[in-house]
Amino acid sequence: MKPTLQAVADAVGVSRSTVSNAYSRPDQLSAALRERILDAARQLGYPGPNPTARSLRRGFVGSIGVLFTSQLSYAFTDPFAVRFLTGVSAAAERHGTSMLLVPLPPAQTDARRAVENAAVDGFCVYCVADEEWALDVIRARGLPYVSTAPRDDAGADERYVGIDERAAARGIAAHVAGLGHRRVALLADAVLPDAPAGPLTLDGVHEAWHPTTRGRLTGFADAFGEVGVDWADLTVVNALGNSRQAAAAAVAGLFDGPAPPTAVLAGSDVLALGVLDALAQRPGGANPPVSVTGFDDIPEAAAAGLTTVRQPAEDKGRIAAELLLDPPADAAAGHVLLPTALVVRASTGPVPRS
Amino acid sequence: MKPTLQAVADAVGVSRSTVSNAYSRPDQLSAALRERILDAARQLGYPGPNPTARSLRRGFVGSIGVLFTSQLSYAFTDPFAVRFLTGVSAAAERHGTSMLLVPLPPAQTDARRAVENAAVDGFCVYCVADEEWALDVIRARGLPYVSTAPRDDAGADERYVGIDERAAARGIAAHVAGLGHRRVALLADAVLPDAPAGPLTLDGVHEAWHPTTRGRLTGFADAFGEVGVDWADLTVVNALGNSRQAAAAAVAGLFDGPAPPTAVLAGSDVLALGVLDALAQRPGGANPPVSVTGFDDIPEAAAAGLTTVRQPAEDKGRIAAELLLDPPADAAAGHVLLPTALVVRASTGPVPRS
DNA sequence: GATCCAGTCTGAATCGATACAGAGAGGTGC
DNA sequence: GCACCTCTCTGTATCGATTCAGACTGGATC
Repeated sequence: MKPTLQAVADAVGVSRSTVSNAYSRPDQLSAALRERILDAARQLGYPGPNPTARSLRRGFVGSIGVLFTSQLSYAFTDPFAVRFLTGVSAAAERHGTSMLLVPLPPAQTDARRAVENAAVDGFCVYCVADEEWALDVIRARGLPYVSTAPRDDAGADERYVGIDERAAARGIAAHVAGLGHRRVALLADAVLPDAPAGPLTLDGVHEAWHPTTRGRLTGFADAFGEVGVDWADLTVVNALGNSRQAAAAAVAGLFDGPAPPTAVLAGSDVLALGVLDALAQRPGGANPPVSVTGFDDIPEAAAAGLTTVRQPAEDKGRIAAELLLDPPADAAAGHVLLPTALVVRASTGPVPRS
Repeated sequence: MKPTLQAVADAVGVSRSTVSNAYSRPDQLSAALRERILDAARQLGYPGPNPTARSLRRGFVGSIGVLFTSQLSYAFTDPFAVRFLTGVSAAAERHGTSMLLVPLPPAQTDARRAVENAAVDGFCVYCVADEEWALDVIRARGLPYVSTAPRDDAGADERYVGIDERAAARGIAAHVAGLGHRRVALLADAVLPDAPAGPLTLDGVHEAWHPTTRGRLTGFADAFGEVGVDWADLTVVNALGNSRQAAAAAVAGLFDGPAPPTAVLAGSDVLALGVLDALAQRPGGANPPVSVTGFDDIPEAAAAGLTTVRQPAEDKGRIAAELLLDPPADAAAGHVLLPTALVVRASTGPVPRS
């Protein structure tokens, strides 16, 4: 049996409260006695108050949860997610708070259980697709949270940090449209819950599953609408996962028809890189050239010369955690929109004349 | 006040135990009653058993701690650490266990406190320099742990996963020696606790601070010893941190002397990339060419054409977590050495004849 | 009809601490 | 000399669950 606080109290001949105070409120006892107590504890091999018992009594834990709705192990392979985590950890560090990364089992019942069982004081929810259930559980637990995905029905008092997805998407699409592109494909991950990889028919943007995807597709459509390209003229392509492989698989065959797209606007850099991979693999290479854009501006984007939208990934994480750890008094300040920037590189160019 | 288990019991008119069983041991009550209880819970907005209270009573938490002795937010910027985490998370996922990332405050007293207060069932200790104190705390708490840094005084029953640092280092150094290099610099991070950046005088390898550094330097020295280059003839260079910038700063001026090194063996890829940065910055570029080697084989190494030692980063994390989560019955199986491979790329070449 | 058993449910003890009101000792001010 | 404080320390209630031995019920067994 490990020694408990009581054991130390007995050894020194004081009350439990006093030993507790020796650890948690040094000003409540004389320095001499405190020393005696800590010495005795050392002797007995008492490792300090049991964190769980302490949390129970105190009513808080000292750690925040980070929720990824995709697989946790996948998150670490996504450069954007890693930069987000970097930001969260910087804020956590400053506050002396730990981060609990909670893997969500595939079955929803189990996933709910996982969120219910997480010993944390609040959550940073990285990405909520239709995973409204997670927020429900968090709210039921009465825990604060900060979300990073736009939600249509977000309450005014709900803390959020993100970007203006639609405006940013519109900006990069306008760049592409300005280069003369009119036959365009829009590539996104998990556009519809169970759709196969490849071109897809969407009656409208509203059908898209993820709010983020919805925002970006809407922005793309805005820009092309302005130059006379209707929604129906745009090709929406679905990828099964946010990875280079998934993107490459999704656009396989896309350029083989009689009037292939001259540009592909991807919903993330990772997807865009996958498109570049696919183009490079084609017999004859990417000829005629296809313009490709990404989203996020991950480190690899620069090396690949990818035109993209830059968003401050680390800031997003840092601010999310800060919003959680010391909430602004003013509710309006809990809703943060970060700036974005269009980064033009070599992956976009004028429409080749054929 | 949030409803408690008791409140649900009262609402349904059953005992607390029964409600508890409804959640944790469904086989202990009739399905009908269980439904009634869960319904009532839903009505009352009871979010399920309080995780902290449950942990206290049950005696375990359901999460493992991951300890980085450097800054947590730094860990996310280190590709090797990220891959390690990927592996840990894959194992955690499979076990339905959460990961607690504990930032360690700079002051040692505070850092001890942080380890004492972490609510976890065990620790993966990523990197232990002289931070023996962390292991002391963990042992005092009676928690299991797996370490990934070689320790001179490791007990036989101590779980460990790593590589044969010395042999791997010797291998890559032999490659460099085989190319004819005799004037060689060895670059490592934090060779001595408070040493400045730049060349350093070490009486022997044993003085090096980190066990990992010690292992690698020893291997380097082994290989050069075999071709007649003594320890005293090797230049040890200290970097203030494991980053490209720190490496570049450390080797500034190294190539300005009359007999500059023709090769630099770095203790990590990140450092090696920094050396390449520094060489590229020199007026006239890297001329005559300097051979540079790294260690780890992070993704960026391939792009940079860096000769390095590949070690299975994700496996390291995965196995560490598995060793922790289901310990092998056989104590010897708790000590895992992973394979390494020499990866020769363009960054090493024969000594230029001047 | 007594015995035994499986299936349900209950009650008390327990996990390991913290909070808070208050007791007692010793010192100050007037 | 008395009221009043401050400084230390104690005792009890409490945080919110789980555990385990046992009570009760209704049916099957012999």
